[in-house]
Amino acid sequence: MSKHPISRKFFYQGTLDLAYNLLGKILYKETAEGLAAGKIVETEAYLGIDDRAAHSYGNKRTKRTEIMYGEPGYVYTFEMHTHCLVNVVSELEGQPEAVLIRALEPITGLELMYERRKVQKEKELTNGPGKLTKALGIIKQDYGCHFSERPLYITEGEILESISSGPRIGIEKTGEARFYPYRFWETGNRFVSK
DNA sequence: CTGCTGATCAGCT
DNA sequence: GCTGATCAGCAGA
Repeated sequence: MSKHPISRKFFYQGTLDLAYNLLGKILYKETAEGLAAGKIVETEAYLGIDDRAAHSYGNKRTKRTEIMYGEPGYVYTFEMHTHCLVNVVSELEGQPEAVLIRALEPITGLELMYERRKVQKEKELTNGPGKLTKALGIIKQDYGCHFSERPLYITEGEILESISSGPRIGIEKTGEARFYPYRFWETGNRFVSK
């Protein structure tokens, strides 16, 4: 298990493959307060212009989705309901697809996470997309960074024994898209959001 | 400028 | 399981 960021080459694979292969990797965030990191245990794929649940559905190119059209591996953050969510841009330039990181298993900087989250239970630290960003100190200003460079980066992690898949969460109003099995998680991991 | 819509969370029942 | 918080981004005028 190396501690330096993963190669940029890693991100050049299909969105569904990337969502699957990100599981087990370690996500790091360096801030002035210290280092925090967790193993990725849950992801969701958003497949661009034909996926009604994606921000880029219908080829909607705006200031917010612009980053999704770029090279893979860039950080796409956005805010909703006062929470910040973090995505990994995937696919080649011109194809606006991304993978949402939904849950982590805390590994490094637990003390910092408890301080930021103000909760008692370890499970509550990172078992949701808005929770893990707060625990690691990921903010919308990380938009446009790259996951192979500090301060927000991914490293090799562990090989997982079993991975499950199923429908995505929180997109009930998007017609057929709500049924697509584009959510992946480590089978049985207690930090998975549902 | 105005109004609407969430890829969520916490707290209550 | 249900509801409200609370605001950026976008569409329409």
